[in-house]
Amino acid sequence: MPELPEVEIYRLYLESSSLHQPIENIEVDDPNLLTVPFTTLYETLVGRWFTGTRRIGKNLFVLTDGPDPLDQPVIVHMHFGMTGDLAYYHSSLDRPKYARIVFHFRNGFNLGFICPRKFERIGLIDDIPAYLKRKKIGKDGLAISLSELTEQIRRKKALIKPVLMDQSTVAGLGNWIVDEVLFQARVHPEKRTENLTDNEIRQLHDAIQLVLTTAIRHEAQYRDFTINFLIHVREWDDSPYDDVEAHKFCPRCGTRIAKSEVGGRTTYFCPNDQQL
DNA sequence: AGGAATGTTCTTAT
DNA sequence: TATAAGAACATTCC
Repeated sequence: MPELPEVEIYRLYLESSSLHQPIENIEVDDPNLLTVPFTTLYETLVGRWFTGTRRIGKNLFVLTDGPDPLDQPVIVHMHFGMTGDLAYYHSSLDRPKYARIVFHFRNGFNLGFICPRKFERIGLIDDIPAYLKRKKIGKDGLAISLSELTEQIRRKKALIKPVLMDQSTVAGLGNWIVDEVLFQARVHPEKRTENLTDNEIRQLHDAIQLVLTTAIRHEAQYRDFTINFLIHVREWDDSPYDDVEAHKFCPRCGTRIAKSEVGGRTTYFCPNDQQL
């Protein structure tokens, strides 16, 4: 899933492949994937080129420049939903499946925005801070301080799992990362925020940093995480341990990992290490 | 009333 | 075919 670590990898990929090449054409299979009209996207971007990137949480912003000076900045916003990806390729023979939006560059290469499930979006904005405010997107998971996280959690009265999934609390955590963070911090996913101690919030903050930096270090290749991560009990695509009984138990205490639903999302946790 | 919490829906490959 | 997901939107709560 494209949560913060994956989007960071995509950002670096775009930076190293797609900058400073004028856009000659843009192909869009389904206009519903755009948050602006196709003609606006096309007329605004053709002739311009990408100059750099920014990432806040799961959001990727691509800065652009162009031949004619414009009054306002033109920034491409990308959100990868649950299955989004990027692919830079040359020959149309190499065009990946589900590359439903394609930027064709003057040098003959293409950047494909891959969206198998159509939960992904591309749009145009001119001001990143204004966009973040409008969408209520909080501090990035890698940048948030302990006091900022504490302040955010203290102002909410709900179960900790949905609170951490909420992008206004901290930006970039999705379903599996929140489970992993709660597991590493030994906090039950259904613990109410009112009942969290300052120390537990500190553990959550530490765990967020640990999980995010680990995932980025391994370029979001889950199989490379050490065995003390909960990720290995999940049934993600291509998991080498999928359905292997030996990996359905807590790597710390050996208790069978529980599977439930919290906040409408599938949740895994250790009933022994994470108690209410 | 109204902001916050909680629930539903969209979408489609596997 | 039942399932999974992020976020927008809808509804309920206090």
